[in-house]
Amino acid sequence: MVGEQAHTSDRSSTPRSGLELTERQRTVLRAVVEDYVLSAVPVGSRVLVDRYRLRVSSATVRSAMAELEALGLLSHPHTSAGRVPSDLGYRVYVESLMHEASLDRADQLMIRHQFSQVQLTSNEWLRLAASVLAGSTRSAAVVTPAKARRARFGHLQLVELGDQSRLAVLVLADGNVVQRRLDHAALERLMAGSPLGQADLDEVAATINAEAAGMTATQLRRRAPKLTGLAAHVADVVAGLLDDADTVAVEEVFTAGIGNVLAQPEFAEGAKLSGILEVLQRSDFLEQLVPVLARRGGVTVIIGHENANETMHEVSLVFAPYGEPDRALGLLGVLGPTRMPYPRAIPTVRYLSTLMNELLASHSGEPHD
Amino acid sequence: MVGEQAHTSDRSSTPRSGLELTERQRTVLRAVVEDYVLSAVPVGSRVLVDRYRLRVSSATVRSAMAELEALGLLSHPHTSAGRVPSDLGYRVYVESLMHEASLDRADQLMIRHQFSQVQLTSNEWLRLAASVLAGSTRSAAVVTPAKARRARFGHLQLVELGDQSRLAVLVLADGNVVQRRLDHAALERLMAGSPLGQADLDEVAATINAEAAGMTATQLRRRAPKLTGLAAHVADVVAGLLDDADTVAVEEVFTAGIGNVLAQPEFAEGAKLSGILEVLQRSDFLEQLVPVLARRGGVTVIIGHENANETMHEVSLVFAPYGEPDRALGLLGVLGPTRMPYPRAIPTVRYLSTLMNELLASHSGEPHD
DNA sequence: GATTAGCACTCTCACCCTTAGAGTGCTAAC
DNA sequence: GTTAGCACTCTAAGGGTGAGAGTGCTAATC
Repeated sequence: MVGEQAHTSDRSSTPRSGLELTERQRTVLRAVVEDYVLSAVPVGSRVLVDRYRLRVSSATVRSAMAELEALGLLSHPHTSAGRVPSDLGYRVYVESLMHEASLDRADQLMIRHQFSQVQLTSNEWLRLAASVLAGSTRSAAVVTPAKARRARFGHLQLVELGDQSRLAVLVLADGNVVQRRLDHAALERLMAGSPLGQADLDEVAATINAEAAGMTATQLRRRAPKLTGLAAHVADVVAGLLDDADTVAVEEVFTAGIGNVLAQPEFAEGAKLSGILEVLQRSDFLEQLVPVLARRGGVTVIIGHENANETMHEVSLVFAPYGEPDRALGLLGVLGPTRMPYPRAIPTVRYLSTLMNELLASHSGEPHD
Repeated sequence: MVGEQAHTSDRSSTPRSGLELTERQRTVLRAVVEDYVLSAVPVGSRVLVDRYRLRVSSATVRSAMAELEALGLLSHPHTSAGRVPSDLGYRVYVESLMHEASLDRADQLMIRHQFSQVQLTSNEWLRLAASVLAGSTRSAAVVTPAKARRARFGHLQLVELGDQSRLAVLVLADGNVVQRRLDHAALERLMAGSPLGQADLDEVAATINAEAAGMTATQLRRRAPKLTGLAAHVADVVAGLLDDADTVAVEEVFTAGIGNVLAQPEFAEGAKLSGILEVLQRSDFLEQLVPVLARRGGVTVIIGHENANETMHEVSLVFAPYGEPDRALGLLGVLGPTRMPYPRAIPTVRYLSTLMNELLASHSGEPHD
């Protein structure tokens, strides 16, 4: 029973080679993890024997615990407290001890039902996904939109809004929509006084649509100078839009269930979480995660100190990518204390990522409904 | 010096009529509030005399404090602690004691600079506004997008994406963009087998654009049956989009700086905030606030128990609407402990609401840049 | 040889007590 | 009306204690 690749961590901290546990050690470690996840209280040998009907005495369990501690899988808050799993202990648990079932049929249906309930736009999918994840795992959920690693031109529309205001609406090849207002002064200059109507705008849009299909920002920039004045200007604006689309904007990260995590005893002192929220919201943290997850595929679990970012050393992430590497790629998962219900979180994240895949596929054209 | 209307609360809790404070009481109340806001520690008579150079003895201050307590403006955590302002005390402070300046010229410029920095889309404005508010007031900020109370048709575009997938992209009259995928099966049926190309889509879009300009969902629904099969179907979809746009979706609330609030001693036990976050994110709390704020105009301060929602009894809100009542209306403001730096928060919120007004105006056509 | 009972040991937690200090309210004097 | 003085109250912090949980070790047992 080798650890599933899909669960190995960010860092190369697969359990040290040759880490072979006896059956008893495995049983004890599993019991410690599961009890601690439920109770949040360090678990002692006596409790373990009683609660899990181990057919041995507490002394035996104690010696097994001592061995596990020597291996670095358990730790000791202080002499007379029970044992607590270490990050490595959780890691071993996740990779080879956990009974991982796929998500309950009933849960699956419930989730699917919520998604089919309403005619949702893609952003609402994301929000719903975050909310479902958070609710189902009682952790904080994070969902980023599925975006192409390199945004590609799909279809451009220029719209006259007010007298002086024109909007460029760009549908990307991956189906996302971005928009930007055109600079009035620049247009004036290019038109050299003659009025600019919707018909003119349509013509420019048609020109660019014909030229730019499927292009990236760079490609479009190279092409732009070959167009006439007005079209060239607009092409440049559009290239800027493609650029923007290439950076995962913070605004587009959907979170839910932060309250769930706040309610955990680990974060009773609210200040602890505040730094974590900062990292999650402000930095390029998630963006850096995308390629890692994409390469790995499937569900990735990052436990406590395995996380490269020090602020995240007290939390675990269970994340998966969704979408297709070469088209549109997004990210979803949950964040909670290392004392996380992995056997629940992992299948849920996995199921949601496949579900989002389906939605994405049906959204972008495969005959699938 | 009568309380500014703009600051009166949600409930009709203007300070009880005939509440006339002596000059000394006013001085003491002001000092207590300002000291407590800074220190978060109940403030005693001695400290007050020293720190604020009152030219009287602590005994005098004590008697003034006792009077203020009898009036319900101060309270007493316990016998030998100092005084703490009550919600009503803050209310009086905000309405008639506070030295409210408009925002520093320097701060104004700094904020304005951030907005002019980049070519932003409207959603990025919102995110930026939230982030600026949060940073400037060290509280949590909330910004909702400016939306018409009744969404109106602006311009429709139908785009062919994949073989089987068509997207309806609707620019609303207020400049927002919404989108929805067209149901493939329904189109098939309507076309009765003949293929449907981009040209056909453009034609349908043109028809609807000609018919539907400026319409609400209801008006469009009334018109739809008069159109031909395909156009009627699309018009119906578009009406649905307008409906959707009428409900402030949760996804569209931008928050920032939750960490700031978590760091406040009031919320040292993180669990307290979790309920508040729930309310803010999940319910129609903000939506109910919109008409209230719109009617009032300007900055509205809601302090602790003045809030109708019980969960919010330990926090204060400083909010303002932005946009125009009949066109697009949004909401922005900050949330913090009742011990909030009102003299900072109020001008900041006010300034940001006027700034967003400007941006909105320039966005939708007035020659303003 | 693995398992277990027994036991001494350690450490935390809850409790109580005590004390210092902050702050009050009252009263009498100014 | 203001102030000094003082008795009083209450909290917060420190220290001591005992109960209890849990350990690790050792010697006996299966």
